[in-house]
Amino acid sequence: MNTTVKQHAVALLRQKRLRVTAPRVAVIAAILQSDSPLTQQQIAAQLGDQSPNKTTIYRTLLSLINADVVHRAFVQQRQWHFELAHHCSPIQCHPHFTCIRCHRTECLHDVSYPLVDLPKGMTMYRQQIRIEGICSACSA
Amino acid sequence: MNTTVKQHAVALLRQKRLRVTAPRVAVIAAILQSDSPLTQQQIAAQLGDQSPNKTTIYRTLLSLINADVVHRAFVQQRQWHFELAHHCSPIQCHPHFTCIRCHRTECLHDVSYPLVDLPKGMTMYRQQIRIEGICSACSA
DNA sequence: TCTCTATTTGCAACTGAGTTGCAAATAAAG
DNA sequence: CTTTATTTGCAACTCAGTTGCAAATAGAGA
Repeated sequence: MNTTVKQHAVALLRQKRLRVTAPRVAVIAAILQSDSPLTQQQIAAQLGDQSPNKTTIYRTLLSLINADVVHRAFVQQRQWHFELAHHCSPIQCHPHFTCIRCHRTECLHDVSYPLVDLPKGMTMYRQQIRIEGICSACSA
Repeated sequence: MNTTVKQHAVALLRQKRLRVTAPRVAVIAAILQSDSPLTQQQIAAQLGDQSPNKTTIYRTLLSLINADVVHRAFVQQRQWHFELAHHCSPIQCHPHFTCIRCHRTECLHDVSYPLVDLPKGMTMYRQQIRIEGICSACSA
């Protein structure tokens, strides 16, 4: 595992005043190194035999979500996919594009779009956009 | 159960050339009468002792989704919530607003929203918007 | 209207991601 | 180094969703 990535993970934990433990560093590092949201299983798979117990991954993700380090991005095949929150504004994350052919999901970091104009009385905490379609690789 | 609603359900099935069966009519009627997306459990609950078996509801929803009569709107507490597709344009459904206090979800039928401008090569099939916040009742 | 067949239904059993309780391990404050 | 609140691993559980199969049935054709 990349040392710089680990240091980044440790810094994130310190910043949020969470205890720095090996499982937490590993989970954050796994997510940091992925360019698309990961399931708990995928995190475990990426960490291989170094992986913490699945319950630990589960609870680590809960802590990280609670501290706003990680977001639940979307559900696919009954599994939540997690990603770092560091690219998201307080109320809006980037859209996620899922290809219905190859089932891969991409984060659209570079597209812009407005916030929905909510009816009077409602307060927005977060807006998420999910897109399904055919990715460029699959439409070739 | 309202006769008009049943007739509407039968018409929907005929239009899609699906067999008209009691369970299908009941499931569609339940969804038609609700103003927000329902889970399989909620559909069963609304139909009471008239309710078909849960497997039948499950498979009925699959058929209806396949025929584009129904959409999976969103997941909450590990349960899919289903709604009729008849208010949706081919590629965009209305946004869904979920209150993080009372956990109720409202359909925002009346807000307009542009489609995200996808990177070259990607084709959009559907865009969904999900909003979390505080509803007007809870912010009072 | 009756017959026939592909489709649909109900039941029972299974699946697996997520979730919980608890005792052992440990981060970090003092 | 000591102490304690927090975190971890294990094992067991939950339950929405899913599957296989035999019985029931919608609706096409005679």
